[in-house]
Amino acid sequence: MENVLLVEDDFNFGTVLASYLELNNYNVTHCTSGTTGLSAIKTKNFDLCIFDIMLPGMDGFTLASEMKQFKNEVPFVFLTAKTLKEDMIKGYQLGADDYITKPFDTELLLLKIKAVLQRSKKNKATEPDEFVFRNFHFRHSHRTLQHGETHIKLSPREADLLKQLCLHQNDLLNKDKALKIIWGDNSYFNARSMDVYITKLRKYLSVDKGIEIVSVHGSGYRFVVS
Amino acid sequence: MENVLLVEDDFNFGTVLASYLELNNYNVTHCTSGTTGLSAIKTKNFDLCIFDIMLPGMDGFTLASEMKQFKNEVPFVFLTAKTLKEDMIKGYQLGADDYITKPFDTELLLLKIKAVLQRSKKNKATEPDEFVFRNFHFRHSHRTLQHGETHIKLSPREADLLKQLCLHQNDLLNKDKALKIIWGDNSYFNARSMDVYITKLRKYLSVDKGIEIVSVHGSGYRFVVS
DNA sequence: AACCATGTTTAACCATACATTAATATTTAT
DNA sequence: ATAAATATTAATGTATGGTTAAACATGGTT
Repeated sequence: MENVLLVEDDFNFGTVLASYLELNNYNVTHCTSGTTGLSAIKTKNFDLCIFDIMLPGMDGFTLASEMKQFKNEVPFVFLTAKTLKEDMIKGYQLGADDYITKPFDTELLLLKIKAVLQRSKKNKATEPDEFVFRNFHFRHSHRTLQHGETHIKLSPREADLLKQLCLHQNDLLNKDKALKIIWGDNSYFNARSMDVYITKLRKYLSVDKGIEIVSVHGSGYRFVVS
Repeated sequence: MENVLLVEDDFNFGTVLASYLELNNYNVTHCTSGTTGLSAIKTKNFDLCIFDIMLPGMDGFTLASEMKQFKNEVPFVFLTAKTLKEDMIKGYQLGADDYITKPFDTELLLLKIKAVLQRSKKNKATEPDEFVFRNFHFRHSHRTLQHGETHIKLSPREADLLKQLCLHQNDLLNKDKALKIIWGDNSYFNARSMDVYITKLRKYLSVDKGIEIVSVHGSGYRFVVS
């Protein structure tokens, strides 16, 4: 069942719409403010987000662009009473998959949702869980890093960071992006935390001279496997 | 440039729309019947199809479902005067990414097209990131400059400046323009700073006599690669 | 409740990278 | 010949990263 996030401040309308979507086999999380919506996005993986635009705390546009910082691939649509062309343009420019104006036809809404989900499924490359590089064998879900006979157990953070590095093997892992994906935001202390974990990973990987976590000053790290 | 197929039987409207899309950097193939549209699909790879519904030979719905038989992944939208809800439903059920009714706003059409293309493809970066000249291999995002076995790490400013030079290879890099792009403004001190970075780059590149950063007094630099 | 194991964050200290500015030398245009 | 523009090298201050250890949090066990 698909997870749908609905951020709509009109409580009554929101619950009605949510239960209508539930009836049609979607798993709906309903938030009534931009800020709660954003934290929901940070804690759960949604297949689609539906944003109202006028919201308390953080408006829908801001919410969408915030989300894109760390969940770039999640499709989203705006569902709003704002019918101004400028707003629609802004919405699409933010990368929205649709911009639906109230009042709307519920049946059509369902179809549009389905269309967006179908499209995103078509080109969703599921992230790998296992990575093999040189003599190492890393399983993210098991949080194990195997090297020859030695089995290392990784902590959640270690595993998440190593996964991000692996996903960008020999390419740049942007520090900001990684922080947003793993920690949720790129605050100073989280950045320092990341430094600590880089050190830990470097220690684990140091047995093999053909592997290096090279720092790219000011932008991130490069996981170099020769 | 993205390839777009437009199947629209109204010749005048179709050509106007096609040239409008061309103007906006799409490569448009215009067909005026369902059957010619289908054979176009068979011979060329399109990134997006725009189908009218009422067409001679084969209507847009049939065309879409025919296409899906062998090009399931190509996104398509309907662009039609048929505003009946039943038609919209049928369109979406066929897997359309959007259903746009005439008359429509051209600016919005462009945005919708962009949204669909973005979703279906990973948007390609416009500016190149890698440059190869003579024996050098420069990657801007990695900030690495490789020459044979020697790997040089560049600072952000060095990398930005070298990129600008590469983008204007054997041509003039306007000093003012580069300053504005890299430093944000062309103040006196930034210009001095740029001098310093030119010196640094010259040092890196000095191993190869076939490369030169020639200053063009009063206007900028020429990155000469022989 | 006190204890321990594990994981994460914060703190402290140090090293390095970076951009800018300054000081000085050289080239170019007129 | 002179002023302006450009080159080169060095000095400075700041931002960022690396490492280690201590503090804090969490959850399980006795």
